[in-house]
Amino acid sequence: MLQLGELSGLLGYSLKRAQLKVFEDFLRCVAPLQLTPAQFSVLLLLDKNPGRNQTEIANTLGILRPNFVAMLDALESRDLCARMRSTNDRRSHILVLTDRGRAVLARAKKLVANKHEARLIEVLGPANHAALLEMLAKLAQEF
Amino acid sequence: MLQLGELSGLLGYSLKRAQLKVFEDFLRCVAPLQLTPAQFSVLLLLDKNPGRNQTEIANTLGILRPNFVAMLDALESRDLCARMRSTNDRRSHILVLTDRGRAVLARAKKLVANKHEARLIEVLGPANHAALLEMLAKLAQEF
DNA sequence: CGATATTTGATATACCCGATAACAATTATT
DNA sequence: AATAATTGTTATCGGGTATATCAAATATCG
Repeated sequence: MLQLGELSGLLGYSLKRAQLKVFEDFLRCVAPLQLTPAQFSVLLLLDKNPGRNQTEIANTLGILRPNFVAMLDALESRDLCARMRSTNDRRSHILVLTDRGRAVLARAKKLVANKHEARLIEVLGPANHAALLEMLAKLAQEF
Repeated sequence: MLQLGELSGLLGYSLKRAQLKVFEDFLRCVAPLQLTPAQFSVLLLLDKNPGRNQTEIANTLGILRPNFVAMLDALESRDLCARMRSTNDRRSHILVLTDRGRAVLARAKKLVANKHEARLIEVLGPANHAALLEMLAKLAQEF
C-alpha cells in the first residue's frame, strides 16, 4: 500500500471518492428500475414542479439545455414523461410525468429510501448523516 | 425558483454538487500553476512514494492504466516528472519528480492550504471541516 | 530448460458528460 | 414593423472513464 500523504486531508479528494461510491450504490439499489441519479432527479423535479418547461428544469439541475434534450428523449421513449406544447408560449415544452413515470418514481423513491439512504444512515449514524447533509448543502450553496 | 423536494435530502445529490463547487475553487486557487486536482494528486503521491511504477500510482488514485499514460505524458512534457526504466524489472517505469516538479508541488501545496482549504475551513468552521473530512473518508472506504 | 501464463506500459477505441456555436420558430421589445 | 431575445434543437468538441488488444519483459510450472 502507498502513502496518501496530504491527500487524505484534501477535502476535494475525499469528496470525489465518496461521491463515486455513493453514486455506485445508488445505481445498484435502483438497478431494477434502470434509473441513473440524474434521471431520478429529473423525475423528482417534474413531479414536484408541474407545468415547467425544459429550460427551467434543466437550469435547476445544472444541466445545459442542449444536453437536456437527449436526456428527455430517453425518458420520453420509455414513456416516463412527455413534452406538451404550451398554449401560452408555443416555443416551450411543458414537461409532465406520465402515469408510468409516476409509478416508476414511486418505486424508485422506496428503493432509494429503504436501500440506498438506509445504508448511508447505517454507516454514518443518523446524527452524522444529517450533519453531513447540512454541510454539503452549505458547500453547494455558499461556496 | 423551483421546489427541490426530496432532492435536498438526497445525499448523493448534495455530494455531487458540493464536489463540483470544491473542484471549481481548487482550479481557481491553483490556476497560476495550471494544475488540475488529478494532476496535483499525482505529484503528491510521487513525492510521498518514490520508486513506484505507473500501475501502482494509477491504482491508488483509482485511475485506469491506459488513461494514466496520457496524464503522465502531459506532466512529463512539462518537466514535472520523469519515467525511468527500472533496473529490476525492465517492463516498468519508475516515476520520479523532477526538481521543477518538486518546486511546483511546493508552490501548489501552499496555494491549496492558504487559499483553497483555508476558504473551506472558513465557510464550514474548523470543527465541522474536520468532521466532514472524517465522514467522507469513511464513506470512501467502508461504503 | 522450455513452454505457457502473467504483468507492464501503451495504443486504439467507445461511451458518457459537459460546453459552445449555430439555427428555426416563436415571442418580446422598441 | 423591425429588431432583439428566448426556446428547443442539432452538431460538434473536449475530458473522463471503460474495454480490448499488443509487444516486451518477467514469472510460473511442467
